[in-house]
Amino acid sequence: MRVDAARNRDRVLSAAREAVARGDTSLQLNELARRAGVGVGTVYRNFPTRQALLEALSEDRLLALLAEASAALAEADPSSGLRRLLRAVLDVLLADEAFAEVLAIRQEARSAAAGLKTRFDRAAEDLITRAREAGALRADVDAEDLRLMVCGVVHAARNNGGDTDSAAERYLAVLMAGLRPDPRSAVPRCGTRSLPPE
Amino acid sequence: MRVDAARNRDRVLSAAREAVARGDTSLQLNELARRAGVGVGTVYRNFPTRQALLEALSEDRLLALLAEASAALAEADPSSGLRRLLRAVLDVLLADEAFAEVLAIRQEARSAAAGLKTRFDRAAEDLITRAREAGALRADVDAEDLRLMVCGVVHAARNNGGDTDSAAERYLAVLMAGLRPDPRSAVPRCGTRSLPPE
Amino acid sequence: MRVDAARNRDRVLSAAREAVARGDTSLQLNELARRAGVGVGTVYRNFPTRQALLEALSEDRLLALLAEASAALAEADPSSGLRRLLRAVLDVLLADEAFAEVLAIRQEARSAAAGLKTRFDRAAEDLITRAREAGALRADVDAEDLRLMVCGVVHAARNNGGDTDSAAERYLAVLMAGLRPDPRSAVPRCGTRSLPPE
Amino acid sequence: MRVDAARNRDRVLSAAREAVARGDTSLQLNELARRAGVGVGTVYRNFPTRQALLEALSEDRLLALLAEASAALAEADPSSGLRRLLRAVLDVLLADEAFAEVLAIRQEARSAAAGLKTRFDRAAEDLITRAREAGALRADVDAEDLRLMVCGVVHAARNNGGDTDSAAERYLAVLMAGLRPDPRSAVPRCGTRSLPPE
DNA sequence: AATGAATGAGGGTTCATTCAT
DNA sequence: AATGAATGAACCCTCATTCAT
Repeated sequence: MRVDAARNRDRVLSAAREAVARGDTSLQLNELARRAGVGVGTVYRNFPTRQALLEALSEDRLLALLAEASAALAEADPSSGLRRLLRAVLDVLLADEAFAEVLAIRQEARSAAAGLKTRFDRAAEDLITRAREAGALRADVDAEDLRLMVCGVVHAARNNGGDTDSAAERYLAVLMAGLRPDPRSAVPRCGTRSLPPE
Repeated sequence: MRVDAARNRDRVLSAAREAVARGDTSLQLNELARRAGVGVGTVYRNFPTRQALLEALSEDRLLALLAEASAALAEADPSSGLRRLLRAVLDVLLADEAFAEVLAIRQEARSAAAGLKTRFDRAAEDLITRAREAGALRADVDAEDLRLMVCGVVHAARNNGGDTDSAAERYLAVLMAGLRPDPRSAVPRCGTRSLPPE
Repeated sequence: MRVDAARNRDRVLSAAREAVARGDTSLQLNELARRAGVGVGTVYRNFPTRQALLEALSEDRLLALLAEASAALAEADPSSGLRRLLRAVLDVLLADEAFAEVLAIRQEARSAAAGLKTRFDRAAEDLITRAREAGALRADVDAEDLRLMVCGVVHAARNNGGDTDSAAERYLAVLMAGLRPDPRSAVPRCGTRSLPPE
Repeated sequence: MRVDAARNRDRVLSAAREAVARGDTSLQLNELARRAGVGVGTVYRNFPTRQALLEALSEDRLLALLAEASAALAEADPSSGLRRLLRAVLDVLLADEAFAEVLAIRQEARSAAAGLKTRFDRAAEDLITRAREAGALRADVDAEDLRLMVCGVVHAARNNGGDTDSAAERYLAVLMAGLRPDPRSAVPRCGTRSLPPE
């Protein structure tokens, strides 16, 4: 019966993913149960709240982002590693509207997703430190800030009248540019960073 | 009875403002009527939909922002004018959570608020053009982009675990920095501000 | 000011007639006021209830039917006179959906329309008596019965899936045929009535 | 839980029948829920619309009428079979005011009641054909016409100031008489019933 | 008189959540 | 465990009628 239970859980998750892909972010547990061909009670047993469901949906995404963070850390250029990660976050958010709720909002519960998010922030913090030390990142932002600002970018892009993706592209470019340390306030060092590499 | 009607309308608006100030952005017309000490019908007469109410609430804000835009245009320095306007938008958004819905979301109806928003965008466009010509603004953003990005900043700041205002401060700084034309792609000119100091 | 009042009353009546002609039988006093370009209060002053309005609308119709009754009485053939009247009632009912409410429903108020309806029934009674004496009408129907049966015919015809008018035509034919005295129960007299005149 | 559900459904139906018997045809789902001692949601689950409830209420009636139609078809005399069916329809309509809405009004949905109604019409059509071939029924009416005309009879009888039942009796007699083929247009045959006795 | 804003009962419908089976 | 019927609070909205101006 353990197998059955797992299959039911998966059905619900599939139905939820499908709904999100369709752009329906409401994730009403009743409706979901119907679509999943499962009783409401089953949905509730597995995901007591909409938030719990959201977080379950997010685990894959968060794991993928963690992998991205590792890959980014493996890159030689700190700046490009950071850029890579931001873009990865953006892409996931664009692909999954519901994920923003998890990525942006303060978790209360001690949940798997909350743990993953923390791990992600830690990984990002490593990238951040490295980029900052390389003079490629302003000093006043931390991992949470970056995460939220990307969410902000997506939020803005989604409200754009035209193409969401291209708007997101531009807004991310602005964000990245804005993350460079202010050249005016910088203490000049050898190999001024705001100039392109020879 | 014009006087009475106006008083009732104002009561509803007051109740709505109070709710928004309390952080209740739901603006349920029934509840509002109760709070305003007014029949439901009265609310519906004045504001047929939540959207209409939102827009009515926004008119003051939009007028204030229009004034700010004028003042910003009067400033000698294009860059500082633009900065001033962005900060003004941010402040209004921070003070009025509901206003973000009007500022961010595409209006459909031919409403007073929609008109004001268009006028605001036009005023911002003037600032933008001027700033761009002065080499203080990247080429790939327009008034809508700016508006939305500030909304994004507020969105991000609100989700920040710490102090919303200080987060907003930092995110706005990042945005502004990001709006400068990319120094790497810039054609160097005499006295260009965006070059690092010698 | 008497003139103004009358004009207002007429405006309301016109709006009501127009609504009925459009097939909108609800006659909501609010909506009517709006269409008539008149305050709700004015409508209420003239027509305290929907019923009152209905009756006012009916007066013309009832007068026309009274005239028809006179004309029918003037016809030489009692049977054809009766037929003529039934058809006239049917035509009015088909043209004016709201009129059925007045013609079918028991009036309580001492109203002009109630009076006219009574007068109409009296006129019809004359026709009925004459037709009955001529052996052209069964004995067990009176003026109210006839009135109601024509209403029934219209009611049935309106629910017909096809063409209302042609259904009404057929149903009226059935009604008329059914009104002839039962030949089987009749006491044979010279000049059997159920045979066509030579 | 099937048992429980069925019990609740029945409670609602009972409450509805009681209301109809009381003469309250409005069948407001809220009110019904209260009377049935059941949540509103339960009513909505079982009968999403007033129409659905009406149809559910009608199924018994329609089944009974179908049985009547069979019995009528079993009668030797086509004329008396038809008479029997019309009377049965009349009796049901007199006993159940709400049923008229189902019997008279064009169904849109593919519902059980619609199906039964169609079956009833078909059964009636058999009777009609037989009666027509026996020279006992005029040619220009079909099953729908009959059904609607009986509805018309009830409609008329209900508006009668006196006793509804006796009015219905008379109106049905008129209807039945009217359904005989017109003797004047008939081709005389040996032993034709519709000729007056010598 | 006329106006039309105000009223608020009334009715409709949804959906998160519980719980009997 | 799973089911899915039941619940009913919570919203939404309309419209007949009143009444201050």
